[in-house]
Amino acid sequence: MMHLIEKLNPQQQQAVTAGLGPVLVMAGPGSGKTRVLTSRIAYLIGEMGVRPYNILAVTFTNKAAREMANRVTDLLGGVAPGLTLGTFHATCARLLRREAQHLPFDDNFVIYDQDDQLDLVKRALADLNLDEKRHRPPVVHNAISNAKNELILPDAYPVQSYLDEVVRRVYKRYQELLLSNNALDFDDLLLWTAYLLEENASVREKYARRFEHILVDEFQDTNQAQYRLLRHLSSFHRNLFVVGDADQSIYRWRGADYRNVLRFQKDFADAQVILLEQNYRSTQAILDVAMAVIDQNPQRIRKHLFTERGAGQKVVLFEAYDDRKEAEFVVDTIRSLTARGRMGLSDFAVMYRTNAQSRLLEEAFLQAGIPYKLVGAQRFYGRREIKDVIAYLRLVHNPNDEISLTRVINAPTRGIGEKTFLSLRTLALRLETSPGALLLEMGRNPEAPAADAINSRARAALVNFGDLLRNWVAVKDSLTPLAMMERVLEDVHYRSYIDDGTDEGRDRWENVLELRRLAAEFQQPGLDAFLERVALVSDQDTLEGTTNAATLLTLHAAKGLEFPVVFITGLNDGTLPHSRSFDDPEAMLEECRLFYVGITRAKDRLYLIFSQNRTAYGFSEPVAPSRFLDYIPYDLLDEAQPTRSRQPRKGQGERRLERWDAAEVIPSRPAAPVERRYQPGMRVHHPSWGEGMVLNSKLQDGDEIVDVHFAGVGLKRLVASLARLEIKV
DNA sequence: ATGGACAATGTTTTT
DNA sequence: CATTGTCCAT
Repeated sequence: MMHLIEKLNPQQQQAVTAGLGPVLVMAGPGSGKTRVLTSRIAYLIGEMGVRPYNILAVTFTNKAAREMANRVTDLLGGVAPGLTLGTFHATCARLLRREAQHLPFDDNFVIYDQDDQLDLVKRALADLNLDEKRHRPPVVHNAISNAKNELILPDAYPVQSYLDEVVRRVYKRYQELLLSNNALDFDDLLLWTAYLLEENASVREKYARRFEHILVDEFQDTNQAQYRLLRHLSSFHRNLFVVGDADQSIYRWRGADYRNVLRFQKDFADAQVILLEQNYRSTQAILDVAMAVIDQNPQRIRKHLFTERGAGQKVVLFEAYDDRKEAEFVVDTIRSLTARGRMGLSDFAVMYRTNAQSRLLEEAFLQAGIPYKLVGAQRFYGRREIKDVIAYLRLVHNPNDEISLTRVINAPTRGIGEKTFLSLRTLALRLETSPGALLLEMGRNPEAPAADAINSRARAALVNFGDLLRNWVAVKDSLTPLAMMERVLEDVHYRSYIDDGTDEGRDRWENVLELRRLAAEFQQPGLDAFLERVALVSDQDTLEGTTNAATLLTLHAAKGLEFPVVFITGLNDGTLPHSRSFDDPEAMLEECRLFYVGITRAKDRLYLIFSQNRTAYGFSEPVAPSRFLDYIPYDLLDEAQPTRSRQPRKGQGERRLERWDAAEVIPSRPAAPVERRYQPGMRVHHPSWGEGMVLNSKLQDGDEIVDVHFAGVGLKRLVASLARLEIKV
């Protein structure tokens, strides 16, 4: 144990052996933060005599939780019984099931994923007679989710415009629907936990006393709900140990608020603050580029990253003719680097901003015959057949779950179409029960009261399915998840439904078998554990270790990983930074941090790739290099030549490095204004925000920055050359 | 009730 | 361009 601590650098040691009280560890990339966290847990247990039962450690992903658990086990030379180590969401789900008697739902609640949540928003809109066209479900859902992340309940939802008013009503209805389905969405897991700890002093005290030590990974990614519940949980002992890096905060859009770091310092003014700056991952050449990029981010706590790994190879910059040539360059480079036999395919990662960009890369890899694995994207749990099977099991587990019922009631088709289902729902509403419960009742007793409100043919179909469901529910507690799943699949002839003999059908059945293998891991009867696992596992978590293949993944998915060789593709304005961030300065900073995260994944070699043209809407168009490339001093970069065929270049493209002042070379970027076009008081029109009034404007960096107030939207800061603003007369 | 043809619509990141 | 939804014919 002690020799393990001696291997740590002084800052790491200080963090691991920090005494009681709040601790904030600001950990640069590759600075060994997981090591610090796990060593601290081992230290608390092994040296300080803390019982594992009294320790809580939370992460954001299952993968991180798993890795931490393994490393703690290694450090201690055995498992730590009773240690609570898991994701925020899983930990909250467990707590809520245990304390469900204090809450307005049952302990067998189901957890709705993104798709289910969207379905539910649609239903709420329909219930309120609101038009989906006018109020886009994803937009409304996003507003609801943001409110939940900030712990705002429907009645407290601030209304400043008609749209807010709509959201407030939908939000309210949405929550009612969740409760009547005995379901929670992802946000609810955090919201209800925070609410419970806030409102119920005895529950709060119970857990606050229990958790003598709380450790948090990726603290910069916490949202308000998470921060609040951490505060409640640590209210008794105040031993809150958080590790994070504001420079790697890339989930603002999901409610993450890196200002929690500032809040922490304010709320725990006595906190010890420890900076981890030594990097054990990358060469200095890579770190220098990383720092050049991130230093453009204002108002940050400056960290000086250094390594003892030596200078290493210069970072390579490559300008491709178009996105197809980008992919070609990646494939060629991998081929030549592996040809010497010193590197394996699993050493390579190719990163991009948007999932759509993976397509061309995949094609290039396929054509070159290089194996690759794609992280995320074609979500396993998002596949129709997987969702179907899970919906069946969820329905058995909780017949009130209407979203799942809707999904499977006619898949495979069994003569229950939209109209029949509607009559079932109507009747259920009249009888003040749920459609699922009514269905069960009809299965039990075909002559059920009032059932004759439905015509005989439809009724027969419903009775049939109800009977099936009734039989499943009767055995659900005595069968293992695997047995239950097999029973359902067989009863509904699911295989013949999806496996139509085509290749695609075979694939679908293969996926079901894959799910079956997962179910086989659960030995105990009962569906809770299995369903919770499939609800809270993300596709990122399915990324396996050391197969002999290159990895293709988004920059977001890359966080927390490392690779000897990294390619970052699509370094063009509009892609990275993404065009949807242009008019929001905060979002632009986040794009920059995303780039930084990508850079710092590389251990030995880094390739930065941009192109002159990019395919959008099916047409190839000229694009500007990413403005983030301007942040990097030339002498930190090497310019690569095409590895195989020379590509057509247009005139001056060759010497771009000396003058890639985008505004000159790329015609698509409007010329910089020399004087102000917008004056305070002017009325303007924006394609998405409508009418607004100019409050202020100024010239900056050769562009005009305009502050506009839009009715119902609020104040927006826009870059004149990018925002499609029209001046109204 | 189901499947096909056509049209519109819209492109970020995901626990 | 490619996916998603809508309408229509069976």
